[in-house]
Amino acid sequence: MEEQIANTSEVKEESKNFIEQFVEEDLRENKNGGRIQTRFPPEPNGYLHIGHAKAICLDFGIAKKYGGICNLRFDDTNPVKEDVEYVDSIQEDIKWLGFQWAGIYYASDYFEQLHELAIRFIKEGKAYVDEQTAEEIASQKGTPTIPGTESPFRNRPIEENLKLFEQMSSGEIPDGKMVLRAKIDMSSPNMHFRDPIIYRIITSHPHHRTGNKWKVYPMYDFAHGQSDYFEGVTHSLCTLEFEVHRPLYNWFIDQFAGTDYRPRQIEFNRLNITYTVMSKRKMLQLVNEGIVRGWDDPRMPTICGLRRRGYTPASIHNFIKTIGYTKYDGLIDVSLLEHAVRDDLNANATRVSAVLDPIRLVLTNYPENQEETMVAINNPEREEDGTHEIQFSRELYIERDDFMEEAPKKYFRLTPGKEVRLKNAYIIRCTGCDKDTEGNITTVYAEYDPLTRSGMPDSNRKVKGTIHWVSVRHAIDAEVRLYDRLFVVENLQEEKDRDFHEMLNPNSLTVTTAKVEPWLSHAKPLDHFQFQRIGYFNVDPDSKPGALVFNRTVSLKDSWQKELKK
RNA sequence: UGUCUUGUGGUGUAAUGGUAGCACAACAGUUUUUGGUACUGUUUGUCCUGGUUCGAGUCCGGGCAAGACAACCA
Repeated sequence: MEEQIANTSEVKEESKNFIEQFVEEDLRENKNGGRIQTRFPPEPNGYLHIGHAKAICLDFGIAKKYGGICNLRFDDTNPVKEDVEYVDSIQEDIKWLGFQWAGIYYASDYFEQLHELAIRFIKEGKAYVDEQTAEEIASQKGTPTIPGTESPFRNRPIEENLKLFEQMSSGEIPDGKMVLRAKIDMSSPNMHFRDPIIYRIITSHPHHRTGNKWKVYPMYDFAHGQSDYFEGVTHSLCTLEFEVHRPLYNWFIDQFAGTDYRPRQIEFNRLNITYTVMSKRKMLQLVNEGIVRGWDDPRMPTICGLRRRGYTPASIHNFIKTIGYTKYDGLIDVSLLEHAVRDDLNANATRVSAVLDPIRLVLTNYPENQEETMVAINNPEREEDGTHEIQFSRELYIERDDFMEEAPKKYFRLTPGKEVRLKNAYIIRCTGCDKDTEGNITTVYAEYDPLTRSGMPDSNRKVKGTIHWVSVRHAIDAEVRLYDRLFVVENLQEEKDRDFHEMLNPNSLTVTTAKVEPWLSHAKPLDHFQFQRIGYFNVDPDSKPGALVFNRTVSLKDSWQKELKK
C-alpha cells in the first residue's frame, strides 16, 4: 500500500495539439450540448494515402478521446470522377488502420435536401441561374486583387430562376449551358464569395450510387458544410487549403440553420514527405502510365502500398503521433516514417537468414556428408517468441560483401587469416578463395573450430564479426524486391516547373533472387521478417508455394555503409 | 500590389508571461553471437526590429519571408 504513493505526480501529461485544445474549450463552454461528432469525408476518386491516414487518425482519434462518434462520409458530388472501386478500397484501408466508423453516409444521401435548399435560396433571392459560359464567368470573377463584375443574369426575377433551375434539374438543359450561383458579393476580397457556383448540370456520367436520377449536382461548398449540419457534425476537421472556404462554410449554414447547434470547421496542416508525391492526380498518373505496378505498388505512399511494402498499422499510428498537427505547412523527413516501421518491426519481426548476393563458402575441415541442426532465436527482443531450427553443412552461402581478399583494418568480416563467427553456429578462420579469370571471387575457403558451436564454452571467445549464412544443400530460392525512393528530388512541391518524370528514380525497384532458409517455405503473404543484418522484409501477395516473393520494407541501419562513405 | 494563414536546431514538434524540452537525423563512445537493438554523451534553435513587463519564444506595433485563394474539382 505504501509503495503506491510515489510516481503518480511524475507522470508527464501529454501535450495537446491546438485542435484538442479547441475541442476542450468548446466542451467547457458546453457548445452543442457537450456533444462531439466528427467525420472523415473522402471523395471516392482515388486510393487513400498516408496523408489521409493523418486525417483519419485525427477524425477518429478526437471522437474517441472525447467520447463522441466519427462517421465515414463519402463526398460524392462529382460523378465524373468517382467510382465504387474507390468506395470499397477506402473502407478496407480505414479498417486496416484499426478504426470503425459509427455510421456510413454519402453526400448523395442529402441530394434531395440540398436540392430543396437550393430552391429555398432562389426563393429568398439568394441564388440565380447564370447562362454564361465557364469562360465568361471566370473572366468576371476578377482576381484576388481586382474585384469581379456582376453577371448580366444576376438580377433576373425569382420566378424565372425557379423555372430555369427546374429545367436544369429535369434534364432539359444540356451540360454546361447553365449553372446556379449563390448571390453574395462580386467584390468580396474572398474569392469564394464572388457568387460561387452551387449547382452544375451533369448528364453525361451516371452517379455511382444514384445512377441517372439527378441531372444537377451540388458543388463542394454547397454540399460539405450542409452535410455536416444535416448529420450533426460538431467539429469538421480538414486541411489548410480549406481555410479560405471557412467563411463561406459558415455563411451558407447561417442562411438556413437554426440557432440550436453549429458545426465548426478547423484546419490543420496536410502531410508532405520528402522524396514523395502526395497528390492524387500525380499518383493516378503514376498508375495509369505504368510507372508503378498499381495503386498498391510498394513504392506508393498509399495505405495499400504501405501495407504491401510491410508497414504495420502500429508503425503508421506512431509516425502520425510523432509528426503532430499544427498550422505550419512543413515537409516531413521520410526518415521519420522509416524509423517508425523499424521501431515496430524490431520489436515484432521474426529473425531469419537470407543471403541476397550469395557466394559459396566451403568449410574444408567439415565432413562431406555431415549435417547439423542449429537453434535460431526468433526474436532477441522478445524471448517468448521462441526458436526455430536451421540446418548446417559443409557448404554455405554467405553475402559477397562479407568477404574481402584484402580488407581495411576496420573490416570485421571474413578475410584470409582472420576469424569470424557464423551466426548460431561455429567460429571459422578464413584460409583463402578461388577467383575466375576476371578476378571475381567464386568460392571462399575456411576451417571451422569444432569446439565453438553455439552453446559450447569455447563459443564465448571474443570474435569481432558475426556473419549470417544458409546451407547450400538446404537453401531455397526466393524472389526479393528491393525498393528505393520513387523520386530523387527532396521537395517535389518546390519543383513546380519541372515535369515529375525527370525527377523519378530509375532504380526505385531492383529484383533479385536470394537464398533463404527452408523454414521460410511456409511464410504467408504479409508476414513480416527481419533478414538478419540486412533489413525488414514481408511476403508479397504475389508469393506462391514454391515461389516465394519478398518485399524489402526498409533496410536495417548500417553503420558499416556509413564508415565506407567516409 | 487584396484576403486569410504560418514562421522555435538539419527535419518535425513541445513550452499557454517564469530554467527553450522531446523525437528523428548527424557525430563520438559503451554493450552486443545482427556493424541491428539498447544505453551514454556531443553539435545545432525562438525570422528581424521596436515596445509593454521584474521577466517575452509567448503579449502589442512595424518590417521580412513562406503558403493558400481567381475549377461548372474536392
